[in-house]
Amino acid sequence: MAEARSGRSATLADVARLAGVSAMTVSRVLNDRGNVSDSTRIRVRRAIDQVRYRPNAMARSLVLGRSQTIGVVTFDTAQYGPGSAVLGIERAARERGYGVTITVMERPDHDALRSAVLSLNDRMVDGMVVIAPFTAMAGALRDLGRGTPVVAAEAGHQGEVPIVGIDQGLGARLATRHLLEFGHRTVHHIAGPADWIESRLRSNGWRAELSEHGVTAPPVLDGDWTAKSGYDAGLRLPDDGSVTAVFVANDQMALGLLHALHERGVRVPQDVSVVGFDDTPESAFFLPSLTTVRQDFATLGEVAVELLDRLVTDAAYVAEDRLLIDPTLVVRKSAGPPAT
Amino acid sequence: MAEARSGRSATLADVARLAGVSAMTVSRVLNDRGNVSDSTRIRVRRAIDQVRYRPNAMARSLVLGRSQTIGVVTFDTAQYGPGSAVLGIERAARERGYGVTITVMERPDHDALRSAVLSLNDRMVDGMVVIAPFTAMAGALRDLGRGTPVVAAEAGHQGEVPIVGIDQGLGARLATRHLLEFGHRTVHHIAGPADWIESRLRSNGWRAELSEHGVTAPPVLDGDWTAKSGYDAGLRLPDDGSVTAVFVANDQMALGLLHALHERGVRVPQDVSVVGFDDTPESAFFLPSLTTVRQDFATLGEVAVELLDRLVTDAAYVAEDRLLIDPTLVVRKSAGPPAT
DNA sequence: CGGGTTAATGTTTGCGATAACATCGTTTGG
DNA sequence: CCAAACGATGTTATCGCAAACATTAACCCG
Repeated sequence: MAEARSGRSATLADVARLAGVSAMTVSRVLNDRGNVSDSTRIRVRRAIDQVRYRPNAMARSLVLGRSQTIGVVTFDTAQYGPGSAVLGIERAARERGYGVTITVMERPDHDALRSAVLSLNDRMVDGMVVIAPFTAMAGALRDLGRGTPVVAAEAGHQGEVPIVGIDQGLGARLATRHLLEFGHRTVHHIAGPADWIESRLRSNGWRAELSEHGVTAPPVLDGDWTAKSGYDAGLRLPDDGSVTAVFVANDQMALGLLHALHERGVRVPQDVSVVGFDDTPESAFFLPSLTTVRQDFATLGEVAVELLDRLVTDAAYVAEDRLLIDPTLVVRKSAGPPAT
Repeated sequence: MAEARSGRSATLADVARLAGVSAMTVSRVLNDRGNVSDSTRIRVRRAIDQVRYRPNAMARSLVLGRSQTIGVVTFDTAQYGPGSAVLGIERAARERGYGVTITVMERPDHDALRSAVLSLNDRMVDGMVVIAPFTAMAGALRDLGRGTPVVAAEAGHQGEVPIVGIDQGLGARLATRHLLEFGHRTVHHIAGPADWIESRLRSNGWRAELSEHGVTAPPVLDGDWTAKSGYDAGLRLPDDGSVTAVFVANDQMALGLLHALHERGVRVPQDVSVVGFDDTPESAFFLPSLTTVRQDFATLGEVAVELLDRLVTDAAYVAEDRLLIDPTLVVRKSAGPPAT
């Protein structure tokens, strides 16, 4: 109807023509650069509304060299953490006026990260948040970060790019300490996959806490984050009463463990105490409800984007190497004192 | 080093200069348009590698009017379904050479959808997948879809835009039938929030199946997808033995229900049978493991993107109104025959 | 009252790429 | 053997916007 050129949407020039001014003046009105008289400003505004003008983000990006878009690199997983983090990032980004383009790595290796980063760069993202918590990717970011600011979320390798994360070691210690304070002689541990940084950090925290209490860490049981692997570990647990407390590296594996223990007739928490990690929305309703470590992924996303925004805006800004958010222990019913 | 202009990355012109040809020729090499001699093609290729040239997606979009990007509109939730669907969409999109920009609606209303769609349009997305399963948004898409192809995923309103979804009604019927076949006289139902299309479809399927078996549907218990609401519903369930089978509209609420029943000393499946919906990765490890309806979100994403791609590529293509994927029943241990 | 400042607006140019057209030398066929 | 056709390349214009510079008119003050 009011559009100047049928079909395609209105451009600056269309608005300018309609308002009887130059395109530049319209641009000034749009971007609130001063030096536009009230009368023309109003006229231009009216023309903008009339043709339902919307600025073309691509054209703007091209000329400004900034796209008001940040890229998120993550990986393919049904895990609770990364998914929640992406939501947190998107929200924080949107609040700051950024769009979000995501790229999912098929495999967690150098090449996948490389191509993800390159493709985001082609799209002129202003910065990137990389969720890539794999030991295998050490060094991968250092080479790629050139030019575009990058923040690693959740975990990353010291010294490559700024890291925003939740203090995994602290979380593991909280969980372990909680169990020890109940009077358990030792705490067993079902770990995540060895090639995840977070697995290592959690295991290390667990080990450190034990050692501070003067107990040597028992052998670790290996898991892969899935409930199935927690279940399997549960079946492998010795049933000679030597295991009275288990710190499980995530809630899904904890669920599997609970299932296995139930099948074996082991009562939780009377016979064995269990503490998980993540505090997924479901864990309060496990049987029994799960004592676990809460990670606030929404805040994580917020902090990551805030930092990234600063890096984008202020080229001179030097970020801290590492920004850690404290997790908290959520006490429910799966952990208690050992049977005497 | 080899870059022509320090700092910024190389452009077509840089490559052209280095190879001693015009920019146009480089463009032809890049896009495999014929009419380039082998010798210059090789020379150009070498120059491209030498300066590590990467085409600027923005500039290309601007001139072509296509961005090789699709937009995904979803909403803020820790739900299993939408998250998995986004992953499926991203993967399918990437395989077809599209980038993915996501926008999360803060609230599920007209305005939020409108602004999400507009902002994606500003970024010149070639098409959009909208995951917006709310009854409140009826009609919202019809107005917005102008110009850019839109596909609704998971659920949507008949007649607005093509819908790709999983057959919720069928899923509900499978679950209900499974329970009836065990010999339960009736099947109770914990529903999702009333303003979700999927809630309604699942409830309708349940009701239809019951009615086909000549039983009148008992009153519905209301939930909101969360485990907590399933738990609450479980507490409200009459304990006079009149309830022997419950079809719960998703797995999280089913978990809450299991928890409540356990607390009340009601055995599953001996006293009460439970069937869920979704088949989240955890549900196999609930206590007891959950019989549920599996939705394949990866396939959903794939189908949605495939359709969208066709719509983008072929303007004349007229899509089917509705493309439904069949869910399947996953039989585990939470449902069985009623006590006699 | 006139030169200089300032405010309001216009013009030109370029971001990086491709379409459309132009050019030139080389085949090819009658 | 020459005109038409073709293959390989270059030139120009354009996508939509904003920075940089240019222009005009109004205003200020000594």
